[in-house]
Amino acid sequence: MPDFKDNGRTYYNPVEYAMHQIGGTWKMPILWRLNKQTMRYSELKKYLPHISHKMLTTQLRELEHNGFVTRTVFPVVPPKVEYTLTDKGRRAIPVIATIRQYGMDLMREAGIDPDEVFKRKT
Amino acid sequence: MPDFKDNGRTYYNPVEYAMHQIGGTWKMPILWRLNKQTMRYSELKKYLPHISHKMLTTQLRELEHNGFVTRTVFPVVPPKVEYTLTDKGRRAIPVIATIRQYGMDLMREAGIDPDEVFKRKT
DNA sequence: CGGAATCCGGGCCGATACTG
DNA sequence: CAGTATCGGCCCGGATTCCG
Repeated sequence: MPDFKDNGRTYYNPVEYAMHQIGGTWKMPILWRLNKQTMRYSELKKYLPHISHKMLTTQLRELEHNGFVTRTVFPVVPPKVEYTLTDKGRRAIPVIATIRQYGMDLMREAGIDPDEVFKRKT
Repeated sequence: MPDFKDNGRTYYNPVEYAMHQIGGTWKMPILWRLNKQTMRYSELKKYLPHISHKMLTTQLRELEHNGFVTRTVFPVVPPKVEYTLTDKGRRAIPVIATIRQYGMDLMREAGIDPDEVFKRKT
């Protein structure tokens, strides 16, 4: 496939284009979690304990910029901000589900039982 | 999901685990191309013009190490090395096809026609 | 032809501190 | 509570060189 441009950046195939929008370590876990329910910043942070404050903010900005989530600010003190999946964000969910399922298949091949890991509390 | 380890590395969810093996800029394009046919190093390089010599080598090493491709060396001069998808590699193809399809959907949403891009020669 | 080693620049990303 | 700014380490990845 020849290359094409979007937003000033050059891409060489559709996989690269998709991965640039929902790839990286954090975007899919964030979208996956927001699909379960709308959440405010601190809730999201609680469910993703290993992401840093800066990274969560940055990733949410990019997801918002690319139209995957909406950001709702409530004018109260202390601040309250909620993040919700858009239609575009919801369309990414089946793809993430596929990758997730594949990841669990790979775990089994490697001798790791996903069900067992899910059951653990720590 | 709690965390789990594989090969000394810690992962926090199946998506991260899958992406560590077939993610990055180049692994999926390489697997996708090898699924069409077994190819030697220089052929692969020709089809992925933008990857550097070093990157193609390292990515192939990692794919081999993780069991996605086999490396066959022919004892001739000049050297000839062929890369072939393993069964595990072939199992990744449907996942890549899904992401690829999704990438093309995103392109259309962004006003880019994939068919048009495919048709172009330069 | 295919690969390894080296050098090195840029950007990703974490830690910390400060703001409203 | 949520976000911004700054600093700095580390590693990804390109360019180059050398090898069988």
